[in-house]
Amino acid sequence: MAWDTAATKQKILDAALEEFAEHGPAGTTVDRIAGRAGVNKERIYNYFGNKRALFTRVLAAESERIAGSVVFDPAHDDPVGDYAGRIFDYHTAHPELVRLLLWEGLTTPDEVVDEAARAEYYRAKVERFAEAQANGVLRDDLTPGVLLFSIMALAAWWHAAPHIARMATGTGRADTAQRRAAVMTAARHLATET
Amino acid sequence: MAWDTAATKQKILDAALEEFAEHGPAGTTVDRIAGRAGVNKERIYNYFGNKRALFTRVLAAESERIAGSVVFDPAHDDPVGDYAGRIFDYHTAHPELVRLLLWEGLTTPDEVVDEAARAEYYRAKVERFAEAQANGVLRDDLTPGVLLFSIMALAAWWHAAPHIARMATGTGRADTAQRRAAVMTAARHLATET
DNA sequence: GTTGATACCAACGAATTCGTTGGAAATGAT
DNA sequence: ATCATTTCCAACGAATTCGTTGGTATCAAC
Repeated sequence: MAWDTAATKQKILDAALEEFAEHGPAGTTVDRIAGRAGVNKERIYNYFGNKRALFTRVLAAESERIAGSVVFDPAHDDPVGDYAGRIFDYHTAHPELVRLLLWEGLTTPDEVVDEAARAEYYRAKVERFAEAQANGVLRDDLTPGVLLFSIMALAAWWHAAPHIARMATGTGRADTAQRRAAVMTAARHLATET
Repeated sequence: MAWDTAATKQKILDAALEEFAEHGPAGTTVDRIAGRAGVNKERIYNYFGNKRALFTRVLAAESERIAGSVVFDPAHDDPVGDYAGRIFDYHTAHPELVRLLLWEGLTTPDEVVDEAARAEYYRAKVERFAEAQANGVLRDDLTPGVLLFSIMALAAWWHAAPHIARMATGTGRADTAQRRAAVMTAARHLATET
């Protein structure tokens, strides 16, 4: 069999994403990642250094993935509802990201992976909100940064605290469509008069 | 020195709360809890069984503490803003609870500590929201459960994802008063027409 | 086909951590 | 004062896990 180092690295990254999202940095074992990837543990240390560095790498990759994926469209009929709905969709399709972010916030909130690039990503989003406020599309009694943050809260909380969602709303089996509609409505109220 | 088992137990619980909130169930070591409490490790196993059981115990205690502490008051001028502000205050004063809840959601979302009692607590809250909706105090285009859940999201997200708050809003040092005001405004928009 | 370099793996050492155990110190009852 | 009971602790065994090492298989160049 021929070597395929790119594929080996990718298998490790895929396995690490699953394991880290599921068990967090402390709960994940390098042995399990290696086992899931079907690769020897030594490869992980050779390619990525150590466990924490691998976690960092995985989180950076996932952060980049969402960056270009969900974009605010001020020309939409219901710009904020649509935007919040699509954030919700992203998290529904890729539940790993929220979990990685929460692990990061719980373990190393003051030492954030690739903070400069991620802050810049948020800054760009905030800029678009500020424009929409200036154009009268959105309410302006919340600063654009707070508005963005609050919409992310509404869209992500369902995945961040699924057990609380279950207890508070009573829905045993999560009704995704219903939740998506609720997120849209809530976000719209937040940012517009309607 | 006389025995004081109640004090010993309490010292363990206090230390465990700090350690679990800080490092989570997997990241916490029983040795560190014992060290922080100034107590021998064996006492922990004797009094509380094992590490997971102690985590459960701590979380149950904190869940009970908030239950009677923050109550919705429909007679208030700005009932929802006031309520959200007070939830925010509670989390600001006791940041451990949000962290414990997140760790629970990340590690054992389907096996929740004392779920029946906690679900009942949420049900009572939802009931009050439903009444306020029936009386025209609150919008009724969101179900009362969703409304409660969304307000909790707005109030808790700042503490759940502090690093994202920092990146999105740019405030290096958290301005608590400003954030509290933002939570109030956002919650008010969510639930009322003003 | 020989050689040097690289990808890979089985097995290992060292450290950490859970949970236990055997016994010492303190207490209350007789 | 004695004795059974309870609280407490130092030390330990067993298991887990991180990260490494020595050696083997594969490749590319000549």
